[in-house]
Amino acid sequence: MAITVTLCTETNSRGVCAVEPVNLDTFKVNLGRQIRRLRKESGMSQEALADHCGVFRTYLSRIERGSANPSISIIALLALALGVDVIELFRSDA
Amino acid sequence: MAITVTLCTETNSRGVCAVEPVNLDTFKVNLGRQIRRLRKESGMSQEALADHCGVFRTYLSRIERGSANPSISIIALLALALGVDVIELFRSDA
DNA sequence: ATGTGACTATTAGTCCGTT
DNA sequence: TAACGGACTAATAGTCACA
Repeated sequence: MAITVTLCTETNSRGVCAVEPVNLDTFKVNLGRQIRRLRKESGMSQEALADHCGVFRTYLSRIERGSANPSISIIALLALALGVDVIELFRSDA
Repeated sequence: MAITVTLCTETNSRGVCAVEPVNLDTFKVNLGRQIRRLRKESGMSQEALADHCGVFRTYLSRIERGSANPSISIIALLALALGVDVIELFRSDA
């Protein structure tokens, strides 16, 4: 993945400064990109894949565009439906 | 990861039979195990790592034992704090 | 130094549309 | 076929006291 790291300037409710990726969005966008690529490779529509996973088409749409923050169980379901290892979804195409 | 796959027998709210890992729990337990291993390798306590990530110690405790289902943003934060690639967290130790 | 239950706030995830 | 929105419900994120 090679996520670029910066120490954030914001503190949480406990006054603790958390390590935070500047590009968490990039991270999510990349994840979505991988999912979309694998889906297309297997010739499925969003609806077909969504049905296979038991998630909603509209939600899958958001995941693929990186505008959702899915839990790991959803990620596991997607990997299963795509027939790939979870790790594949987190690879960067760079 | 090599998750064992079975087609589930349960249907979701739409009456669609979703592909589901029987051992989603195993998946989560393994993830937690990796996190714990990497944390110990870097000599941090749960509290230290939790503070680094900006999450709660009690929540990290649950993640490490596989009794939480964290979102990918939490996973990204943990990987960053541990100084490893996200992919490392999803490796199986088998 | 960690596990656990209980609890609230916030977000994930569903479901209906329209473009 | 997919993006996008609004409104809703289920689940997770996050807090705390105590073992």
